[in-house]
Amino acid sequence: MAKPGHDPTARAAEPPARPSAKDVAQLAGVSTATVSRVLNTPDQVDALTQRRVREAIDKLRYVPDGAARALRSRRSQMVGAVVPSFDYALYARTTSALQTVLDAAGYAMVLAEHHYDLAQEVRITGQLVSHGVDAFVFVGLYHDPALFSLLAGHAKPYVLTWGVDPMHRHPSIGFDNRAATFAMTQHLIGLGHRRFALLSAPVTGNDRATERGAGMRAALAQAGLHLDEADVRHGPIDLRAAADLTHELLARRPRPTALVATNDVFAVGAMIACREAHVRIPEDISITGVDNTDLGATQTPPLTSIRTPIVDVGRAAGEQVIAQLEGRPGDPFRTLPFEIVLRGSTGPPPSAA
Amino acid sequence: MAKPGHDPTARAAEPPARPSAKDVAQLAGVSTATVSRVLNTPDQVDALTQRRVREAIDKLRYVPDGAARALRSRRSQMVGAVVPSFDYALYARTTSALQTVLDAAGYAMVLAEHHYDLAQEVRITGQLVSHGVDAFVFVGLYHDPALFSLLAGHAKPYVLTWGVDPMHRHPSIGFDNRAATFAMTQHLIGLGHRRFALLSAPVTGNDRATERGAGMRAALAQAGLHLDEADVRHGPIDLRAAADLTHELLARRPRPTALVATNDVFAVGAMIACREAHVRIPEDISITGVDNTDLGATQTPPLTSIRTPIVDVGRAAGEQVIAQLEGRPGDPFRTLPFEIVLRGSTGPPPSAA
DNA sequence: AAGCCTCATGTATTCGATTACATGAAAGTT
DNA sequence: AACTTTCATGTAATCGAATACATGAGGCTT
Repeated sequence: MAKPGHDPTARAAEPPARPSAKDVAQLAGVSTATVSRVLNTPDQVDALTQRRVREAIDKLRYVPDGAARALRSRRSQMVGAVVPSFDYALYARTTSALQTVLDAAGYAMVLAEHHYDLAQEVRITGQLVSHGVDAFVFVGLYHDPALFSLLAGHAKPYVLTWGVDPMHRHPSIGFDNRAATFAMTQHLIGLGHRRFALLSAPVTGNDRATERGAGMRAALAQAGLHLDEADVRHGPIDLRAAADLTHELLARRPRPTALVATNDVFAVGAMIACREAHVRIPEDISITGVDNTDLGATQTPPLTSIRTPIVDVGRAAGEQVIAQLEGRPGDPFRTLPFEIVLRGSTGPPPSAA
Repeated sequence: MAKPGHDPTARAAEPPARPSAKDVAQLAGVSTATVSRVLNTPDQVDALTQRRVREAIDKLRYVPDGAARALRSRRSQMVGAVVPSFDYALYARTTSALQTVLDAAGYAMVLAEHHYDLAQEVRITGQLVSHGVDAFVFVGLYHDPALFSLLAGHAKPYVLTWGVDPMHRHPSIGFDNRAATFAMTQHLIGLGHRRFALLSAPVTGNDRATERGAGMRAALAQAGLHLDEADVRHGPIDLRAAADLTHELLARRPRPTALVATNDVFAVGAMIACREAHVRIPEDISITGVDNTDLGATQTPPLTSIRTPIVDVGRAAGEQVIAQLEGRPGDPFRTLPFEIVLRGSTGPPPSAA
């Protein structure tokens, strides 16, 4: 009868040993099934029994074993957030909002970065799947097809964020990246600018950058203007890299009078280059960003940018993914509003040479 | 013989159904035990058998079930990172480095914020424990005693970061927060400053803020100077809040000529206030930060700050926690170096009135 | 050549909670 | 009063992989 590890004479020496549902059941004088029901479907249990069980739970400081629960019930109460990078503070803020929503609903958030590598994204997602993650939140609309087949193969719900799938094939919550730079470029055209430059992240696999570039080009086209590819630079999201690329753009003749950056980091990198080259902002050149970060807002002059609804995106994504997990409908396609924030980095172009 | 769900006639209609070790075993003509051994202790398996099994794994695209593995082996291969907040970009960078190390070693990172609330920290950690997380990384040295008893009760390894426990009671990897502001303050004293002000995060439960404040006071005391409590302000890590508090400090008479902020966000908030109040930096007042963020480095004038080894801290913490999990020794107490970065926001005080 | 060890592998139990099914008591129906 | 629901609870199978133990083949010792 004395199984190894359950030898009663050794009991005193045993470490506190995490209590199991069996211990709780014993103390409360019920079966483990009832303990489980108290935790998961309380209305199926008599109020009095319920109290006895809860007291036993408190007394033993019982916490159900997540692995056992996950194994049997086929759900782990974990949601994976897969983002390109934390280095860009904005993803961190979306993620933060997401985590708050998930936590409140009893889900844990598992986080991973893929460093803008869509193959890596698939690999990491696979890892999370094998860890039992129930559902996913991704950034952006562009992904490796293998990602979607992986998700479908394991029947994992997911939401894409920071953009809305125009075809409505994938649940997605975000804003219109193209419209944002479109509006910004229109504003610059309205100020009188005709010579534009574009500073952007690499567009391959990055729909945000792609759409933001496209929005600018569309606004220019509408005004009968053309963007020369020689006035476009792509680079990593990094201040120094952006500054170096900007020096190349500043060397163009005639010099662009408006520089549209696809996010605030590029825009501030451009401002650094202008300071280095003694090009005045906004007298000589106007600079605009996207995402309205503190980084941009505190520059001298402060950066004109676009307030993107990143916190709301995170919150809505969390709600959506929970709705899917719990079988509620929810609204899988939401386009949230953005807003241009005009500040000192933009103005009319230098009066014609 | 035909168990429900295994009815052979229904097989064709079944969804792809995630393959289990049993399927792999069958295909490779071995037992599930051998499949498990191929994955976990390959040297116990004949090379030829191993190849057969690996081929079956690839063919079926078998991925072991994390929950089952966790249940049986008592380890989930998940590490929890519990940070105060993502809004302060620096924690995100440490976390990013941590995640990279963990990922490379096959661990997943589960992330949670506690918003500077140590009771919340305990609660969240408990949630992660119940999700089966194997080990933890925390930020800071100050924690609720309940946190440590929780960790001890479940025998979970952990590392504290962003500071080193002077008593060596808890594994910790970081740098000397007190020495950082000590050195910075000495520098300001050397420039001739005598009237100081301090802008800090609330110190309760925050050892980084506490130590950074203490370092400044120690340097002043050594120089025979005293910091009046009326020249100290505490507030949330937020640019606007810091600016508002700075206005109060700027109204003091005689006005402080040096403002030490316990991090770059406070320092930049102070710069904003100075701009609003037309107080010149550094002619009228010198301002210093800590953590050397892009935010500070790109201000006009650029912020003097301290480059803290946050990325190395994340990496080292990851290595340490993995070492503990895998029973290797590692070095549980590491103090990494910081470095003062002098920039334009500091200078001699205005010549005596 | 008998005996022993090592290596590769299979058999069967186990981890802890969930849940389909069974049971019995109480309440409602006609 | 016999019959059917409903409700509260217990019994026992189950999820998928890890692993203690058992087994048998081949090699080595003397």
